[in-house]
Parts: sequence; C-alpha cells; structure tokens
Amino acid sequence: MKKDKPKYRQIIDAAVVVIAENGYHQAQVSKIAKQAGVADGTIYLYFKNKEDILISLFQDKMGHFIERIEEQIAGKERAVEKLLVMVESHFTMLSQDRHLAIVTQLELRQSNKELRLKINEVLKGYLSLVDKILVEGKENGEFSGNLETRLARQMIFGTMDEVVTTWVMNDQKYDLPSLAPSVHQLLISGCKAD
Amino acid sequence: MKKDKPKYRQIIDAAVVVIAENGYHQAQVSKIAKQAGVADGTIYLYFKNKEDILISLFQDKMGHFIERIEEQIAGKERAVEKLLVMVESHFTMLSQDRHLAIVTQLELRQSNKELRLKINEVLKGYLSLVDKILVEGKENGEFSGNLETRLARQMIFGTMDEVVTTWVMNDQKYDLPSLAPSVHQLLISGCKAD
Amino acid sequence: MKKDKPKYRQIIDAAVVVIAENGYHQAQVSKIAKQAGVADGTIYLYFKNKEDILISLFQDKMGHFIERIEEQIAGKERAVEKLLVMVESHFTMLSQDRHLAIVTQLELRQSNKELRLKINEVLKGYLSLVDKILVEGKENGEFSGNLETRLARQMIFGTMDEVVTTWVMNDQKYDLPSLAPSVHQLLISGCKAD
Amino acid sequence: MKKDKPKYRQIIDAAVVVIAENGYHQAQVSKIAKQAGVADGTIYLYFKNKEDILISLFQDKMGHFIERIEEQIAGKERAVEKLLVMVESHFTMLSQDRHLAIVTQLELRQSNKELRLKINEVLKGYLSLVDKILVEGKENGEFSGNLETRLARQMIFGTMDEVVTTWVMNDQKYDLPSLAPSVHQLLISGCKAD
DNA sequence: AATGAATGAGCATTCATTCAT
DNA sequence: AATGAATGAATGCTCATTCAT
Repeated sequence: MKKDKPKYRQIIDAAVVVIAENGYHQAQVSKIAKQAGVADGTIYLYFKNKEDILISLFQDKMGHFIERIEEQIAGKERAVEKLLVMVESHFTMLSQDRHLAIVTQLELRQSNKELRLKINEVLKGYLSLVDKILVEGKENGEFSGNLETRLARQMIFGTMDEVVTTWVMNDQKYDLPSLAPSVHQLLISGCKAD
Repeated sequence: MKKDKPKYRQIIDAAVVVIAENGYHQAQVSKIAKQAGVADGTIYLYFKNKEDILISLFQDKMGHFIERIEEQIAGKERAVEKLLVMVESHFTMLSQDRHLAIVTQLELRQSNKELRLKINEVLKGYLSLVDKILVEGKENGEFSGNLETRLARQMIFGTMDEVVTTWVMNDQKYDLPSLAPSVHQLLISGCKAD
Repeated sequence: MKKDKPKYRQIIDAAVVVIAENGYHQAQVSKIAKQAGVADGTIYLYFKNKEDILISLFQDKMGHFIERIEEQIAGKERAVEKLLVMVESHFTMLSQDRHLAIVTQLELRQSNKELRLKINEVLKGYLSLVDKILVEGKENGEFSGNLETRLARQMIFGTMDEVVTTWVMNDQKYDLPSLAPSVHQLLISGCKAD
Repeated sequence: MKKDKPKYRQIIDAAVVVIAENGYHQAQVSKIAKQAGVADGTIYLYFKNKEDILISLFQDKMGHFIERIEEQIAGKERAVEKLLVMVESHFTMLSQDRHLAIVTQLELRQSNKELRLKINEVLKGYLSLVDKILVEGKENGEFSGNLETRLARQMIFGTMDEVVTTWVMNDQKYDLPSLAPSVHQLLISGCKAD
C-alpha cells in the first residue's frame, strides 16, 4: 500500500508547508519535491498528478480531523456538550497546525471547481457528523423539534469556518481555541436576549 | 471620471458573465474583451490590470448590494426586523442575479490571497452594517448585553454565506429567499429549545 | 488569410532549416521561433500547435513540388517523356534545396504515426499524378496493357524515394539529377536485357 | 555469450510485440521488461541501452531473414529465378510475422537518424545479396550489360519496400505474397510494352 | 544474476500586457 | 480613444538509466 510508505506522508507534509509558505499558485511540484527531499519524478510514483497530491492531502488531514473529533465526542452524553467539544477540537487542531490552517482556509479554496468538488466530497463526512449531533439533540429535547437540520448545520459549519478564516486572515494573532465557548454559546442560543 | 463612461460598466458586466459561464481560471482578458465588444487593449484604458477588473467588479456590485440593504433597513425600527430584512435582501438579490451569485460565491474565491484581502476590504462595509444592527440590538435590549459583536457578526455572515454557497453549489435549484425566515430565526435564537 | 502573411512563410522556412540542422527531435518550438525571428508565442498565432507547423510545412512544400511537376509535364506528349520529366524534376528540386531534402527523406519520417498519416494524405496528390501518367501510357500503347497501375506506381515512387534517400544518407555528395536518365530507363525497361 | 541466454531472446521478442502493439514512441523500456517478464534493470544486463535493444532486434531478425533467403536462392540457377525467390521470400516472411512487419516498415523508421544509420549497416548484408544476383545476371546475359548495379538494386529494394509498406499501412488486409510474381515481372521488365 | 525504487533533465503552450498605428 | 498583433516568462510530467539490496 503506497499510503503506508514513509515517502507518501513526507510528500503530503511537504505540500502543506510549501503551499502555506508560498501560496497555492506558487506551489510548484519541484518545490514540493525539494521540500520533501525527493526527486521531482518520485512524486509521480506516489501520486497520479499534482491535483492528486492536493486531494490526498485533504483526505488525509481531514480524515484525522474527523476521527479525532469522533473520539472526543464519544465520551460525551449530551448534544450540547458534543457540539462544544466539536467546536473546541476544530479550533484547537487548526490552531496547532498553523500551516494546515492556512492551506485549508485560504489556499486550497483557490483550486479549480473540479478539485473543490472533490474536497466537498471529503467534507461531507464532517457535515454528517454535525447532522448526527443535531438529530440527537432534537430527539432528546435539547434542541427545538422544529429545528431544520440542514440550515442549522449550515449555520454551525458556516460560523466555525468564518471564525477560523477571519483568524487566519488576521495572521493567527489571537488565541483561537479560547473563542470556542463563546461561539458554542452563540450557536446554541443565538443572538436573542433571554 | 472613467467609471462613468459606458465602456467601464460594459467591461464589468462582461466580466461577470464570462467568469460565471467559464469559471475564474478560464476567464481570460481576451474573452472579457470580446464579450464586452471592445478590443483587448481597450480594457487597459479603463482598468490597471486584470485584478483591477475583479476588484472593481466586486466594489461596484457590493456597493449596490450594501446601498440597497441600507435603504431597506432604514424603514425598520427594531434590530431583529433589520436583521430579517438583511437576510431577505441578501438572499433575494443574489437569487435575482444568478451570474453574480456564481461569481461571488464560487469563482472569485479562487483568486489569490492578495486579491481576496482586497475583496475583504470591500466586505468590511457590509460587516460594519451588521455590527451596527448588533450594537443597536444590544442597546435597546433586543440582544443580550453579553453578546460579543465580532463573533455574532461572524456567525451571521458565515451562516448566510454558507447557505448561499450551498444553494449555488446545488445549481440554485431551490428557492433561496424562502429560507430567509428560518435562517433569521436560527440566527436570533440559536439551536437551543426554549 | 494567415497563409499569405509573411510570418507564416518565415516560420515554415525556419522550421525546415532548424529540423534539417538539428534533427526532428531537437527541433524545439523555441528554436524555430528564434530562427524565424519571432517570439515563441507568435508561432501560435499562425499554427495550432507544433504538429501543425510540420503538416503545413509538408503541404506547402509538397504543393509547390506537385505544381511544378505538373507544369513541366504539361509540355510533354508521351507518357515516357512525362515520366522522365517527373524523375528529373523530383531529383532536381530536392537537390536544389538540401535542407528540404533532409527534412522530407529523413527527419519527417521520425514523426509519430498520426502525423505520418496526414503526410500520406498530402502524398496522395503526387501518387495520383503518377497514376495518371501510367494510365495514359497504357492507353496510347507506350506501356503494356497488362501493367498493374498500383504496383507500377509503387515501383516508381519506391525507386525514386530509395534513390533520393540513399543520396541524402550519403550526405548528398554526388550529383542526384544526373541519375535521372538511368533511373528513368530502369523504370521503363526493368532489369531485363533487350 | 549473452546472446545465447534465454532472456536475450525473450527481451527482443518482447520488444517486437510491444513496439508493434504500442508504437515506437510508446514502447517504454518498462513495458518491454514487463512483456518479457523481467525487471527493468535486467534489460541493462543484456543490452547497453534502449537503442541497443532495437539494433539487436533488427540484426537478429534481419539475420534470419537473409539466411533464409540465401537458402532459398541456393537452389536456383538463374538470376531471374533467384530474384523471384527473393521477392517471394521477402513478402512471405513479413506476411507471416505481422508484428515484425509493422515494426520494420513503420515503427523503426521513427527512430532518430543515428539509429537509422546503424540499421542501414545491417541492411547492407541484404543489399549485397541483391547486388550479387544482379552481377550474376549481367554476367550470364540475363540482364543488360549496361545495367547500373547500384541503381537497379535501389529500384529492387525501393519497390519491395514500398509495396510492403503500403500493405502494412492498409492494415495488411490483402494477400502480400500473391503480389510477388507481378512485382518480379515489373522489376525485370519495367513499364515498357514488349 | 536479478530487482525495482529513485532519479532529474527537458519542452510545448498559455495569456496578461504592451505599443505602434 | 481604440485597436489587436506581438511578446516571453513560466511549469507539470515522462521515462531511460542507475545502484543498493
């Protein structure tokens, strides 16, 4: 299995660094190869083409992302708590890997429509995790029975994404994880005063 | 003033059509010129370079966008109502200009970081409109006094953006404006059951 | 019409020189552009791609070739004379353009199958000229009525081609046109003693 | 002697198949290795480089070719008969090995000038066989004493080659050996009516 | 002898921008 | 003001060959 060989990860990790530091359009294959410490041609022993590096990168990183969040959530009983853990994990993981944050929030969005569609496929795994929490919350009465799952999911994901993107655009100069409780509070109670 | 000459708008409108129909990376200057009915070189009499077309496009369209919303809001007393009008207007205007929706939600995001920073500058006008509503709501007791304006604004904008993007990605095949009340409800009351 | 513009011929003539002097596989587009005194990109204003240069080159040169031979032949009454004129013209024209001879006999044959098929299309014009002479000769009794036109044409073309190729491979170091009478004699009378 | 080891022939035979089925430019060393059932590196234990495979292939196959024709000719008395046997054998052997026919008539001609010069060296053995027949024929009065051996040989070889190439280009869809008598007749008597 | 992972040089083509007319 | 022909920099990928095992 190619994915288990050390060079596979070397190249993916190199791609994250190169894209974060040079930007999507300045991340030439030769730069990635150099950063990974392999020859240009070696890239093509592990990836079909340049796009394949980027998709694999996203699948690989996002796969870990979702797994971690699932693990964290597993220990919690209530949907509200699960949502808090999710926001915290989301913010924490991205703030712990500054390069990855830049790549996912800014650079990878410059890819063409085709690649973005493939990225969206990967994201669906995350979105259905959100859905599961929402349905659970509705069933056990934590959330309103009238809550439209799809819209609520879009609010949750859209909000987290916007918060992280703003943080990255501001050069990650404030602490992201500490915003999690407030964001969580916002998501579960909205703007309205009690 | 160049911006008042007819060719200025011709070119901007041509850019919207060409980008929406061909995608950001297939929107060559020569295509835009052809669509606008001018020679390639003429573009450079009205715009400094290609990036300048895109920024001007965004400024122009977003300018109208904000003006319209300000007009609509002006007639309303309460922050909650103003927020509803804003969501409604946002959804309605984008659903009335399919090309513009594609360009702002999908295509322009493929631009490089530099251009996106400039686009964000333009967006600030919109975001401060949101802020104004939030502050007003906090002052008159509609919204919690503890509400963190910045985060709430990110939730509001992030949610609307995500809802519109999902709608565009689904080929605009359902009615967007009719989602406004639910989205508004979500934003003001969150997920939590009463 | 692009073909009438001076740069069109400049580029084709440059291609002949570059291919003859560097060989087919060392004839990069940038070399052709430099030889033609234009920018690389200019090539693509006149030709679809590199292959298109080569096909156009062959069509252009072979077009002249056939026209000239047709003119020469027009003045002759008998098929045997026409054949002589054809062999003489064929040999003379190629010996007058050493670069072209190298390109048609050695270099262009290294092209891929697809290009060679297109080249063969162009050659058909020449081959049917041979056929016309053969049919005429059969009708007026100069050639045997049993002569199989297709095979005879293959003998004539195959012989001329082999003679020219051998001459090119020997660095064009002997006089080609002076072989025409003997080759003509061979073609019309074969090996057999009278 | 490397040439006597089984893998030497395995690789040559694999090269013929791979080139015939994929074309000269798509016949990568790795494909030949795979077809031969050996590792890429093993090729280089038996051949100096890729070009060496092709020259060896040609030497090997053409060696058999000439040997066979020499055997067939040995039984004949007269030059005219020998020529007939040669044409028949030439056509028969190539029509019995479709892959080899494609390789020698179409694919190997795409090689670079250098390789083609080496191939010509190998061909000289065949050409001198033709010369021998011609000289013999001139000596015993079958052929005209004025016959220029070199040109006659070029006619004979050029004609056979053109006939075979045309047959290959037409997908070998008619019977080649049955053309031998007519071609032979043409070669010995030319176009002229008796 | 045999393997096959690794190497790295080399090139056609696009397109934003210019400038002579 | 307007044109559009000309420019030229910039890059992903292939594949013959090597060499440590």
